[in-house]
Amino acid sequence: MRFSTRLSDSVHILCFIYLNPDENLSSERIAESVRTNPGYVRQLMSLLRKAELISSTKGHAKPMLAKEAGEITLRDVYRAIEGDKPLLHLDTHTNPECGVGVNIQLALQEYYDRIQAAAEAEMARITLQDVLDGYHERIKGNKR
Amino acid sequence: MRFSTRLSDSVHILCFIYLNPDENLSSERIAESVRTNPGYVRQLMSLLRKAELISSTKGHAKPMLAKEAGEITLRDVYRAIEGDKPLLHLDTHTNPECGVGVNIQLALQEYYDRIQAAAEAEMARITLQDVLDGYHERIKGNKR
DNA sequence: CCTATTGTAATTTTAATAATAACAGCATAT
DNA sequence: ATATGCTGTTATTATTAAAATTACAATAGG
Repeated sequence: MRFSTRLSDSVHILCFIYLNPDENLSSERIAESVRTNPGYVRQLMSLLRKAELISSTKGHAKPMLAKEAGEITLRDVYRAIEGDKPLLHLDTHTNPECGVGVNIQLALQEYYDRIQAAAEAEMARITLQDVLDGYHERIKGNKR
Repeated sequence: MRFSTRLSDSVHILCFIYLNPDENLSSERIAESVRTNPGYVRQLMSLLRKAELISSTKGHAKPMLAKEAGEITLRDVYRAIEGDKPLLHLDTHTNPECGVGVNIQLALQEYYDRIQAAAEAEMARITLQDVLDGYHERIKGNKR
C-alpha cells in the first residue's frame, strides 16, 4: 500500500479548525488546504467526532474543537484515527508446521508492545497546542 | 499497500540462523519457515549482511550471525532493513498555496522525530537474545 | 420549499510490499 | 574439470491497504 498520512491529515484538520474559528468551514474548504477530497476529510472528521475531539452537526459547516488545544494530545488523535492498529506488524503467516516461526512471532509481540508503548507515551507528551506553537514560530520566521 | 512485515521477517531469519548453527541453511530452507520465497529471504539477508549483522558467502549455504545475539538490537535490525524510513509519515502533498498545510506539516516533523527517537530508543533496549529467551520460554511452556 | 452541507457507505484508483522469475558467479564434491 | 547447488542481484508481477471518488439520505438555515 501507500503509507498512511491519516495522522498527519487529522492534525492538519484539527489545526485548520482551530485557526479558522469564525469562517464557514465546509469539508470542501478544508479539503482544499489538505489538497484532497471532501469525502476523505469527512471520514477523518467522523472518527475525530466519535473520539470527542471535535463537535460538528449534519448540514452545518461549523466544526469546533471539543477540547482546548492544550488538552488534545497526538496520542488522542492517533487512537481516534488508527484505533488499535500498531506501528509495527508481526508476520502472522509463517509456516505453522515449523514451530520456530510461530513462536518467534509470538515472542516478538511482547517487545513490539513495549515499542508501541514508548511511541505512544511520547505522543501523549505532545499537544495540538505544541504543534500550533511550532506552526506560529514558522510563520513568524518566514516573515523575517 | 499491505503493511510491512520486513522487520518481523528479518528477526525471524536471524533467530533461525542462530538456532540452526550446523545445518545446511539455504535461503530455501529459511523461506520454508517464514513461508515465503527464497528471493525475498535473500533480499533481506543482503541488507542484514550490508549492516554487518550476518556474514554469508556466495554459493555457500552457511550464513552466520556476525555478532553475539546479545549485541544485536532491534534498532540495528530496523535500520538495516528500513534505513531512514520512519514509522509515521507527513503528508507532503498539501496545497502549497495555503500556507497552513505546508507549515503545519513542517512543524509536525519535529514532533514525529521525537516519537521516532522514543520508539528507536526502546528498540535499542531489546536484543536478539531477549527475543530468543522469549522464544525458549514459549517452547518450554508448550511442553508442559 | 430550496440550497448547501453533513454523515455514511460503496466503489475505484494508487502505490508500497511481497511474490515470482531469471541469471551470472562462487563453492563444493565427485 | 565438470557438474551441481546455492548465493547475490535485478527485473517484473501480484497483492492489498490507503486515498480518491462517487453517491445519496438527512439536517440546518434561509
